Amino acid sequence: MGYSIRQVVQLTGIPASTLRFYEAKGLLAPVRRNCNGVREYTDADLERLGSITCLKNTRMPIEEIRRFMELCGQGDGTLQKRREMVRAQQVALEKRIYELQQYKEHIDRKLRYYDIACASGSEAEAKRRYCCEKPRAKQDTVENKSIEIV
Amino acid sequence: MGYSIRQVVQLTGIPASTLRFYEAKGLLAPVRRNCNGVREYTDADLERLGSITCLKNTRMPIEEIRRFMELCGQGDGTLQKRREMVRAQQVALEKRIYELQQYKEHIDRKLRYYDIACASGSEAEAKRRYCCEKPRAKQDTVENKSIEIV
DNA sequence: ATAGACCTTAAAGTATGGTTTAAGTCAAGG
DNA sequence: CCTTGACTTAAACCATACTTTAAGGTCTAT
Repeated sequence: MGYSIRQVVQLTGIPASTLRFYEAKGLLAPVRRNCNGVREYTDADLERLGSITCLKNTRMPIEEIRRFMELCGQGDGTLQKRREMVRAQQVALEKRIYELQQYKEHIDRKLRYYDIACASGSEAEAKRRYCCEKPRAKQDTVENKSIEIV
Repeated sequence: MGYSIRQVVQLTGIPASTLRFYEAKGLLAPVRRNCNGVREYTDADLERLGSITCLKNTRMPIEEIRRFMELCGQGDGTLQKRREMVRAQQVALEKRIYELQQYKEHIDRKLRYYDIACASGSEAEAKRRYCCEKPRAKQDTVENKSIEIV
């Protein structure tokens, strides 16, 4: 009998308005309807929603997700193209994870700085102590004029 | 003498329109001007732009970045609050990196599936082979009716 | 048979994060 | 002197990804 939109909301956490929006935009192929025009989602629809969530959360724009799903509906002739899209997404995601790990180091350093500042009650004190730890950039002068964490 | 907006664009890769936008929104404190009203950025401004970029790219909304930068301008009385904000951002970032790693596994699986499909020239064939590799969800039936990768 | 819950649609509205435009100021070079 | 190029502002505009609204259909219980 399929899943009602209510059930899909509960199973996926995606709001009903968004489910309709995805279908209208072609991310999800037209969902089967009962005799009253009410949607009945299948297991395959749920799987596709899982893929949409994955691609969306890894920053694929919805227009590109739409193109991918369109290719999925066109049979084996589009396998190569689909493989390329997935590969590109994998590369982009690896790059993004690496980037975030770099930003994490920045945040970690900021937190250590604030730990020192809070412990000593003074940012000026933290800056004095912090210059022993911070990795130095080329333009840092002898006078430490650019030591500034914010 | 400070850096012209042109130089800051070159140094940071941030467009001039965005630099002005950040300043207008209070992410960056009012930049010093020369006698003609032209902006002259300091090294401290560049450091703050680095922090803004970091926070922005780790998904802090600009309104929250603004509040953080505001606290930064209010002296040692706000150290505790600032530490908390940085700590919250660290936690959110760790969670995000973990999430992306999960999504990466999804994408990696998808790619292996398409590798098999492309090699055999048929998605049906890939589905047959793939069910040996895919981690099974609870609702998967004996008939594999929900094996669907997209 | 009437209320209330739950579904439908198309269209308008919203939030975020900028970018573009129009109109003007200023300094330097020909 | 006048053009060129780089800067300034405020305000309008844009893209993305939804969300909300308004108007209406259908099922169920009282």
